[in-house]
Amino acid sequence: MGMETQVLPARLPADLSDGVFPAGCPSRTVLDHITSKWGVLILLSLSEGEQRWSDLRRRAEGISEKMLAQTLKTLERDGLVLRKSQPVIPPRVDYSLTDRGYELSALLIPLVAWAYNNADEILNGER
Amino acid sequence: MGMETQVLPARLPADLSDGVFPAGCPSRTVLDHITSKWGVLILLSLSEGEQRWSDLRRRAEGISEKMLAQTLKTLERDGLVLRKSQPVIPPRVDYSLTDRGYELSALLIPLVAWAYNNADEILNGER
DNA sequence: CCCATATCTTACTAAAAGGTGAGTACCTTA
DNA sequence: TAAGGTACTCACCTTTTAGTAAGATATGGG
Repeated sequence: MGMETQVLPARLPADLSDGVFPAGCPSRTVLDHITSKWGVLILLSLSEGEQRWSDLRRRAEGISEKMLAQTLKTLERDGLVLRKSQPVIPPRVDYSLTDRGYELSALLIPLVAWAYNNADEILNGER
Repeated sequence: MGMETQVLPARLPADLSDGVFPAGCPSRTVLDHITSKWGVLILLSLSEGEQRWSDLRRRAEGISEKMLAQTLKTLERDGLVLRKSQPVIPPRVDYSLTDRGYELSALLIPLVAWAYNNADEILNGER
């Protein structure tokens, strides 16, 4: 898992393509969670495999502990991230993606890769 | 354009897969632009073809004029959206995606479709 | 003369997001 | 004895983001 390639639709589902999203639509909430600044970074980081709190802190460079905790909680509640804590001292907690989280990260990766590849041109105003 | 399917990588580019993004990385800025709440909706709406200001206002339900203006400006500066204004009264301005914008929307569409399809399960806490 | 139209801009305010620093618990190492 | 590691939470404050409401514009129609 994480190794395959995917074939993806280039159009929106039919029921979205007219008025686009209604304002109170649940998918807007979900979209906000999964496209949040730190959410994306955590999901991407975890797409490389299980990681501990301190790993994530380091890899999502610049994140504060508060935001890390908050983001992980949201992702866990959404069933995208799995939290396994061992009752040892010092504490040990491992975070990983659920199946649903992997599904999502597979869609996020091309997006992020594209942003990475196009960032300089975009910000320098090059056509 | 907009009709093809694409084959996408399931892993991050090699130079991203270690420390994930450095904090000041330009791709973070770009990512913030393209994953912004209203940015996504505008890009999706325009993926269906050229539209006027008032169309976009209606289709991105809930957006204020202020945010519409601001979002369009950012997307235009980033070379994702093209603005064609005709000097008539009342004014007429058509917005459309650039080639780069289409490239991006092709990546956004599967993500949004996924969010749409999974929203209820996610928010109801169903596995 | 005044209103409607379409595309914005601006000033003010409210809400959301995020940073900082402290505190907790307990064991290990120096 | 003291410091350090690990994974947090909490309270407080600042910064950023977004909403609201008003105004600018220029013209044709009643």
